[in-house]
Amino acid sequence: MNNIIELSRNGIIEALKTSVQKAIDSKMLPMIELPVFTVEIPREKEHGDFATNIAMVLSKSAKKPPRDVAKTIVSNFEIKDIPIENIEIAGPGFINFYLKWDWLHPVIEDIIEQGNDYGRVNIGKGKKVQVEFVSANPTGLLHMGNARGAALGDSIASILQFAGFDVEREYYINDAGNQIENFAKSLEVRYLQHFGENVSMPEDGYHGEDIIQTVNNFIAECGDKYLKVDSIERRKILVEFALKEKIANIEKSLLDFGVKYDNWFSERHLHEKGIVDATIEELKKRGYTYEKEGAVWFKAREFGDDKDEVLIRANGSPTYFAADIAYHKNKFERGFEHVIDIWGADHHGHVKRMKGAMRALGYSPDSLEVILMQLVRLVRGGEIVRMSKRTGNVVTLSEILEEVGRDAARYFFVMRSADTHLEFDIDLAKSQSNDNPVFYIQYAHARICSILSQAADEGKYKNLDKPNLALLKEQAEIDLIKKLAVFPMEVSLAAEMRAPHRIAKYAHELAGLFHSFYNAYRVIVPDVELSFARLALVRAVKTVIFNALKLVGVSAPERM
RNA sequence: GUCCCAGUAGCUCAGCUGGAUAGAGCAACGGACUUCUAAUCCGUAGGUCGGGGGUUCGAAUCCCUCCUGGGACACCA
Repeated sequence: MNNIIELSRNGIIEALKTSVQKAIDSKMLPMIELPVFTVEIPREKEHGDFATNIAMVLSKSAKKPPRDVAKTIVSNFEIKDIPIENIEIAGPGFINFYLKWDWLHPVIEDIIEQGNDYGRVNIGKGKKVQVEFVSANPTGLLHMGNARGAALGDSIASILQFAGFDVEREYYINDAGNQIENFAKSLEVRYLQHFGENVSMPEDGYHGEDIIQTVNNFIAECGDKYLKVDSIERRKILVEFALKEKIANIEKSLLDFGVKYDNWFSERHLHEKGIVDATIEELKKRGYTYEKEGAVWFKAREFGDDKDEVLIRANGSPTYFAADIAYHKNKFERGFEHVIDIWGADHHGHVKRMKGAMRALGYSPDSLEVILMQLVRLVRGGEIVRMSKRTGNVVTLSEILEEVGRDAARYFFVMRSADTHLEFDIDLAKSQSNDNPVFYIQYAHARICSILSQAADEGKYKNLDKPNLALLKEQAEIDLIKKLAVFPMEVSLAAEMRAPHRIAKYAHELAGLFHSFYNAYRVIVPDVELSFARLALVRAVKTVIFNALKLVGVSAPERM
């Protein structure tokens, strides 16, 4: 990475180590191991461009007060290739470094040069990672929880890609097992009801309106010709038709949401190819199963769970858990070095035994990472929108897209960290005002585009070669440049922490700094040199806003 | 009962792999458009970081305990 901040930071770290060594050599410090210390950009800019806690962490073993240690280190400190202007000892023993005021200015040219690649880092080193998300049952519509999962998963995948991982997005289709049987029964009931037969929906059937529509579509195609055939045959045909339609609908909703998968993986495939059976055999062979009451159990307790889990029911059919183990084993067999699952928090009980099963099969449980996300609360008119699956009263992804638009929806679903409940305020997401963070950010981008096109119209910058960035000396400009420079670090952090909300927040802050600058100074001014420098600055801001928004799946319009 | 998540400004939330005076947006209050987009900006006010103990140079952050809210504990998925 040739990022200015990283280079400078590493330079200071090395120089600090050398300084401590020199102090030890000249007996100013006792022989000691250098503990872990940090060199960070302080939150307060009054604390310099970099600050280190090295004196404080050395204090104990050096048997000297932190500020004395700091003095010793500073007196031995030497650095040549980084423009440090001042070093001071502050607070309880921090050493603060102040760099030349325009040390970050070159980042503007880096950004313009790298364009949409600016911010790309390589902490992933090409590691093969799979992100699996949404994977909702293909028996219904996508709801708010699925929507949050989609936004989070897609954004995490994008960020990991940008951070140098080799990422694949996957959707697991639960097209087998109990709930499909159940689905088939419900479809059959609706089918028969349509032709006037007096059958009623089972208590645990699918009561949603959407499957009536699906059955109507089926009837439009096939009419009543399955009225008289054997029930098993009828259900089979119905469920084939319905699954195809449902999955196509889900795929379309997700595409409308800006989410595109690399792979759709069928659970049925696992059963048909004997992968589930083979996996259970393998667990048996390894001694992690036993039989009890006619069922085959997995010894989850050996892996820290509080109870064991059934793999094959007494009736001979494998459980969802068994299929899921086979599925995850298959992921590793496909060559993924790291696997990320995004699940609703209501599945958290599943995590421990899934990891246990992976360990039982000889995989590292750390290679399977489960991100749990908390629930979504919809708020409209200051009231929580009550939803219930039983009555079919749910707000779907398509409906929310229709109502608030894709950009607002994408942004709102990732603006909070996954492990906090998300309050989704529909009125706010819809409002085209300054309260709405999405518009705030997009507006900054549009404003810049407007300035750039105006400058282009004037045409007097054509024969200028390189901007003189030293002309950018206002505090608002320096703050803006610093924010731009920090973007690659922000990407690294967001990737490591699987935290898209950090990028969302970053974009908002960057837009804020731009708006402040915009209101305080004009970009296009009579001084052509200064205009040219400011145009370079705002062009860089535009690029970074675009790149950041891209990572969270939000567009950056040129005009609004 | 066991486990997971949360509790930070009036509201919604950052900060949590320990750092300096705890932040942002909204709401409230007071200002700024003869200007490249006012969908903007500037300023003011707002806090026992759920309570209590501990660890240490230093705790919103780590440990213990208690309280509150949400969720999970099926031969469902």
